[in-house]
Amino acid sequence: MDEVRWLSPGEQRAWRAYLEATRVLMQRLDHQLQRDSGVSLTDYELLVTLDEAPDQRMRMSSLADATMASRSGVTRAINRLVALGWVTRRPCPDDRRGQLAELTDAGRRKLVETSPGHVAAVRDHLFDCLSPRDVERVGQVFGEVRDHLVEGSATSVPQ
Amino acid sequence: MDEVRWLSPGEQRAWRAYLEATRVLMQRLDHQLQRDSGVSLTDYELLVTLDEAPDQRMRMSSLADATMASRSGVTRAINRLVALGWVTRRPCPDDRRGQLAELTDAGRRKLVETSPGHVAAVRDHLFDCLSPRDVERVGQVFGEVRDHLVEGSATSVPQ
DNA sequence: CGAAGATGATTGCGCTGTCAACCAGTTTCT
DNA sequence: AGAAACTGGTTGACAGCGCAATCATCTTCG
Repeated sequence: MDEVRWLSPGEQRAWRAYLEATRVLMQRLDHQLQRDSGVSLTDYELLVTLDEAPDQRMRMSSLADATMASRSGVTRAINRLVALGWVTRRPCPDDRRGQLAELTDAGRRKLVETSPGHVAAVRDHLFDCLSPRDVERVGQVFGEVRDHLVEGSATSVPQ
Repeated sequence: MDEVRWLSPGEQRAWRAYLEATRVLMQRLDHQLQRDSGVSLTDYELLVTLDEAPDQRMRMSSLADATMASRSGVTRAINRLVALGWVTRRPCPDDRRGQLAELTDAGRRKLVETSPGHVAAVRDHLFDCLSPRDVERVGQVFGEVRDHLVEGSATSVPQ
């Protein structure tokens, strides 16, 4: 029954700014991708994640973890990408339940063709407002926030 | 035909951390609200926005602007809130096309009852990772980002 | 004034994402 | 070995959201 620690005016401002900026930013990035390359932001993130994986392939669940999405969401998104020809599925050799999603050549090409515009947009909308020190600090802070969050929900009951 | 200025490793880290932290954070806040009060994050934001408006009422379109949502989204969300009894609609006196959404007493009560948990969650998940200087800077930076974004899309053609 | 164009709001539609239920395969434990 | 518990992944049902089209009202301007 402790007192509520309301947000200070400064915290309020920061919180609002963060919320609003983030919402518009995501919208904008998604639109840029859709318009210029016919790819959604989530599609793009999946492609990038696959591209960075060894052999450009990954288990569905790892993909879900990496993109902070639900498994079913990943299933459907990968289905779309398969239909578009950017990704193929293959069975997982060591676990017959598993599925590997693998980037195709077409997928790689698509990524190569899509990235410059996306990166430019990210710079334009976000990093141009950040000093190098800010970048450092943002990485630091949100890294902590992320870790704090995912760890807090780890399904590990200590002991 | 300029060279692509790819993200530096530091920028990459920052960008990923921001993306991932944000995604999980929003999810977490939404769940907390749903679980403890049966309200979604967007619902909550609408209620807060209304609560802060003069007479606790606002035009639909202003509400859309304030929450960075689409008009149709606001229409539907307000419909939900009306059905729940937290909000009422009334015609706008000076423009017969307009609609005012107004917070009801029940809505105010709901907000009072919901806020402490939400604020605690925001603190817990976000502000506890930020020093006062960080808060200041985050407010600053994302404020800029937001302004830069919305201004960039302003439907004002100069001259 | 009255037609043409803008603006506020809603609705139809489609897309995307989550949750819960489910099946298939794997691990654990006796 | 074989039942029980668990894990990986997919599917069905459903909610939320945005776009484009639409209707009603307001504004502008000939």
